[in-house]
Amino acid sequence: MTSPSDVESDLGWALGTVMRSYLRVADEAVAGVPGGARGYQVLSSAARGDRGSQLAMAQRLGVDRTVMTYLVDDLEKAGLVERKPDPADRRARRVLLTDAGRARLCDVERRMRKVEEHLLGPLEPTERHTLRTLLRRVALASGEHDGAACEAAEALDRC
Amino acid sequence: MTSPSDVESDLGWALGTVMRSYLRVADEAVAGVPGGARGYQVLSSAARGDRGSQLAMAQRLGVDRTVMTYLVDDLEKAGLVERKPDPADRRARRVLLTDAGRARLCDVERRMRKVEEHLLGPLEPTERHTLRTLLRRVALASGEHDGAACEAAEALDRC
DNA sequence: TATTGTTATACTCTATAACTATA
DNA sequence: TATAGTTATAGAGTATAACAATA
Repeated sequence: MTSPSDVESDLGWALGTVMRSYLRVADEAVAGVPGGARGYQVLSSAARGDRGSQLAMAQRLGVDRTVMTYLVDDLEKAGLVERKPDPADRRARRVLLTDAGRARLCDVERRMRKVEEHLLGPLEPTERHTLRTLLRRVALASGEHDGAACEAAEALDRC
Repeated sequence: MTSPSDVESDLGWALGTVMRSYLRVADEAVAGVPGGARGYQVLSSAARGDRGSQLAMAQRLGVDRTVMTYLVDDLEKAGLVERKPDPADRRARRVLLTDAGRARLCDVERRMRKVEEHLLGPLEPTERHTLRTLLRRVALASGEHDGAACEAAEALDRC
């Protein structure tokens, strides 16, 4: 009589539910890393020092640059990263892992893999890989263009 | 030398990025519905009146019951839903769609489908279906047991 | 003039606890 | 005594704007 679609077939509901579960278990796995799951992502990003500036990291992680300042502040206080001025652009600062940071990241990554596999537990191994791959492709595509919202708005106008 | 895994192969990064993209485009699609994407989910949930109480809806949507009060308040002020006392348990209140709410939901659902397909644009039709199905299965499983965090903690202790 | 990073301020969102009415 | 819903308060998180240094 009403709508044929259930909330539970809604992409937004599934995304939100899985995201909350992920954050719940991830916060356990990163226990102690300042900034929680996001602090971990900063560490992981900093592990590839070539990626560089705080701004670039902030954009890829989807946080404001002011938030990135706080995150790096706390990670630096914990002795996990250090800021080094970029010789090529002295406005920018490169965020580099310390030895302690590298060791910590290695440990957390191991725990994260366990936790992620547990989250994907209801799926078969090949299905887990498929989900990771498909999600990654959607994420990479939506990151490419800032105008995702604009394009969606256009799509709406056309309907 | 450091970690072999890139941030972009990280499940958390992909989930967060897709989630943000979804919220960005969904907020456009639900334009006007109080509570944004979450208000839409409440409407969608209320469309199946049999699901019932505010508390049940709050738990399935992953929000606090106090937040649900505000959400339903705003939807009721907008004339999209109405609260009816549950005859079987007079403590509980059923959230029912008004005629205006039903019409609005129908419209928003149509826009949502467009927006979701646009979000999943980089995937082939069969892949989109696969992603939806896999995400839904993970979501349903993680919703079944509250003790997801506990089990993950156990998994960590074992490593 | 535009951009990176920082800081301070204000705002929004969320969690906590206290209260009521029912069970 | 326990639960559904509401309300008020406090806290965390976030966005905004202004600033300094550099391009």
